[in-house]
Amino acid sequence: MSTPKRYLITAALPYANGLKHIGHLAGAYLPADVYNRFLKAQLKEVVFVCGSDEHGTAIPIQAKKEGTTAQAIIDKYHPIIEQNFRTLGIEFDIYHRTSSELHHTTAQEFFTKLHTDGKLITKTTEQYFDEEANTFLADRYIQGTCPNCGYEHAYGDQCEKCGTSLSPELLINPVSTLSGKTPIKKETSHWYLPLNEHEAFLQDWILNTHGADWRANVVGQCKSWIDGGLQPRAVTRDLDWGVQVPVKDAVGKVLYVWFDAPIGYISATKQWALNTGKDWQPYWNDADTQLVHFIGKDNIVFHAIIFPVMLKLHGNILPSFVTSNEFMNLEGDKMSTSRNWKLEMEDYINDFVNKENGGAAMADALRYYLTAIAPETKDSEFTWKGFQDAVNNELVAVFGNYVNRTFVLMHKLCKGKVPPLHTAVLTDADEQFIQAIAQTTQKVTSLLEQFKFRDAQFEVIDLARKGNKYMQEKEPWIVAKTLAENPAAQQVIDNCLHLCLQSCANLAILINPFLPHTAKQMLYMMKVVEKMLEWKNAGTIRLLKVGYSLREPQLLFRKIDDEEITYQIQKLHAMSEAAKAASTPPPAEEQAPNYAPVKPEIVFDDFAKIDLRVGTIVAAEKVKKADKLLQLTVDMGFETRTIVSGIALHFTPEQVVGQQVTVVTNLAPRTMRGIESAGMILMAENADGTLVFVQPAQATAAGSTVS
RNA sequence: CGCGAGGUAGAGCAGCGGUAGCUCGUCGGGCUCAUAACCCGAAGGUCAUAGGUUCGAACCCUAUCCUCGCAACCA
Repeated sequence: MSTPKRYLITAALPYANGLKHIGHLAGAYLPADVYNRFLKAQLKEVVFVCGSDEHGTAIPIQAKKEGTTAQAIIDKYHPIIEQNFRTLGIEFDIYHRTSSELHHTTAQEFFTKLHTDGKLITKTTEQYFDEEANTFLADRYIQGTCPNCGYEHAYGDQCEKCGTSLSPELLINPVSTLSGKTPIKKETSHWYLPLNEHEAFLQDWILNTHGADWRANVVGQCKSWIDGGLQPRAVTRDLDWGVQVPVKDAVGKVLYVWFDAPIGYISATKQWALNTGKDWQPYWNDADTQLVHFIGKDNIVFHAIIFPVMLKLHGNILPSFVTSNEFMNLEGDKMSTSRNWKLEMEDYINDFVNKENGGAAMADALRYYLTAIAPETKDSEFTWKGFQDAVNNELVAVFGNYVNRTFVLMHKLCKGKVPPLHTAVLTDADEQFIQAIAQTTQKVTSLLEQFKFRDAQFEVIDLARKGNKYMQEKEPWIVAKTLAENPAAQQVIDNCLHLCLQSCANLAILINPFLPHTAKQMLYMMKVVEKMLEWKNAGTIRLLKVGYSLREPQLLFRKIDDEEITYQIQKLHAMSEAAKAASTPPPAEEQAPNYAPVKPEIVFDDFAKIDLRVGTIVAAEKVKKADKLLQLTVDMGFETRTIVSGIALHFTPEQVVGQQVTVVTNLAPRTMRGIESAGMILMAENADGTLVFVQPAQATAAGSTVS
């Protein structure tokens, strides 16, 4: 492909009904930001747009539940989300919002053009209507009995019990979840986008044109959809929240959120143009523009199938790349808003960036880890231990330390100035290191052009690794000891530090798209201006002037302590617990306490068979791939044994260590999740399901019998 | 059910027809300029399972199992 004249980068519009978590960040916004910075460093003409998606049924429903207005909800989240992005260094050229006047008119114009060109079809159907709430009901807001399994609280789109896909008409005794009343059927007509008419185009465009240069997950997903046959898709709905359908009789109808949201990229571009005095038109109409979408895998169909059809019908350019990541899990489980199993950007910012020992360096630390584990080809997993390891052993130990020792040595052995390069005494090691700098630049450039962010970032760190190795082999601190009898050795020292310093300057350029704050701090240390970060400067060793005096080094990153990650893991579990408690309302007060029936009578000998003893938990860890299990190491006095206990939802490992417990010592061993459990811990269970240890009232020797 | 993506050393991943590789962790040694950092070396894998194609398969084909997505919230 020839070099495009300009680039337009989009990152999926975040839905403004709540805070966004690091999965969102890693999936779309961070890679988009890296790509944007990479292109900007090459002085390309590029615009990076994003904004809040503020329509759809979920927001007004949420407003109703919270006793507020839809407007209040989006006004609350829009600025926070934008600020979170900014704090983490996501540098949008514009962060727009779909509730803006400009967006409404843009989306309406878009619809009108398709409508008047006869590209849309209309259909009349009967839909459920809630008379009390005076609204048509989305599938999700209708409950009824599942025709398949008889479950009484199946939703209009799916039965959660048996998993069957449903449509509202199939439900027996449908009930509106808004009013609790039985909805009536009411006729309504809507506009549809006849995707089926564009199958041939999509087939050719995706499979033939982009079959090779798009990621497998995107192509595969699209192929699946196309092969399955495309259906006309409704582009309007009956709702009072959203972009009004610009047709005379279309009262109470708005554009369906999936139709209006991607148009948000266009309106954002227009707003950017207004703000900067530029022209937005070429970005959407000129074939010399490269349009790149960054999204998560749930969004593939909208960006690779539906939106391209819309753009084609409207006469716009098509995306050159639709780059989708898979999902990022967190500590062994999917991230979930409803279960509160997530790390929000806001939380990370409060706990790390806004702390005294944090700052933008901690924003870069998160960026580093998220890129290092980016789910580019398959789902990946964020763990706090992994975060700590990556920061401490790679960022701090390899990159930060290399820069630091280079500067310290330069101050000690070269009087704080960039030493000259004595070409007459260059060694093979010197030459190889010079080459490595050039090669790394090429590799990083090529990988970024292919959207391989993880590999690209690795190459940058790897150059620091090579630098460490180079320095170790040259050992200028040893050479310095021979200066008294051999003053010419200073040339060897000069060459080493000259190259190390030049490599640091290169590192600043190459790390800049990934860790922009770090790059700036390095500029400060080198006393050079931001212009040095231009990508074309990378790969050479002529970045720092000989004789130029540089500042004292500052540490680029700090280490993450064990306590910090322990705290985060505990917090994660606590938040999740709180969400669980909130979603399962405690049994109603008026209900009689529900005591378990008393079991049949036994004789003393039956009881005597059970060997109960006091043990002390000396170690505990969560069993992988099991929500409820903790693997406990229990000191029984006469021996230490492993017991797997289903208490992980109630206690963190840290909470149980040191606890004395009552153990059924002679229970037959049982293997759970591959771990043999030798015994059982006695727990008392409250009516609300919370668990309490059955333990001696005073500390008792481990191994004491209980009878 | 179906379709898509994935299942490779303790962890995270690369390789996608020709002697199993990288980072981290572990173990051993070296160095000391550096944020108890750095360098060197070692151990560790029947490449999900079972068949097949091939001179040769982690890689291609077939079947099966598991995870995630399409399909609440949701990148």
